Amino acid sequence: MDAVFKALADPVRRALLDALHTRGGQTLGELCEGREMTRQAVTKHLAVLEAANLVAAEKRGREKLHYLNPVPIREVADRWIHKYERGRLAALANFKHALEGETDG
Amino acid sequence: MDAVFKALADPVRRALLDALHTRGGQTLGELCEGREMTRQAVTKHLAVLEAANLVAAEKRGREKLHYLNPVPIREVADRWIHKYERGRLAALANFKHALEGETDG
DNA sequence: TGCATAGGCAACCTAAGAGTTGCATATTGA
DNA sequence: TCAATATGCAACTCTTAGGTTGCCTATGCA
Repeated sequence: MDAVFKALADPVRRALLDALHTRGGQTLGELCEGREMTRQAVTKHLAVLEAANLVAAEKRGREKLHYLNPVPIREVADRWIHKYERGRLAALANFKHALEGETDG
Repeated sequence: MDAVFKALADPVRRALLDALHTRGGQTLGELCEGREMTRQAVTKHLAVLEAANLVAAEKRGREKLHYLNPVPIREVADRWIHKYERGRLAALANFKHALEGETDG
């Protein structure tokens, strides 16, 4: 779970996930297009995404095809974010109360 | 949005959010209890959370009370995660296909 | 007033992250 | 076989993030 949060922390990596969400099976070269960094930098970002199991790659000949794995994002939503949805309104009321300078133990 | 992802990337900060989700209005001292780091380290983490607007603080006397703001987490879910929910099954099929060694441009 | 408590600020250290350069490997195709 | 293409690996730089120590400020209270 920590690896997923860490992987999502970088905007370049989120953009890579976007690209693979738009079209799966892209090669490293394709994923490098339009990014102002070297191929090696992109390779490292993809390695982080693979380590977090957000992306899987498959070699075909001399190319490497990349695919998005939507499962870990789902799990983050289910196991973490939804916890904050429960009791969200109470927290929000609490929060607003505080902003108004009230003290409400 | 980037600030929120960055803030969520650290397990200590997620634990702080958990603590404030369990009970709002905790002081800095309370939030330090049980964590194996100095008060100043916790202060820095809370500053990151405040910068991301995930936490708001209010001074009462010599104490500082902290409150969780559930809104940014909601926004991440709505604007980002849900995008991956749409077309999730298609992506998953694509992904599994790749894992099985199929090539499917 | 005097002291304990709660927290703030700034300098510093260290390690990890993001990116680069340079070179090596492995396909593809003529 | 030879050159071009696609990617991999390793060492290096630079910045930032996480944490510490030391000291200062402000409030509470006897």
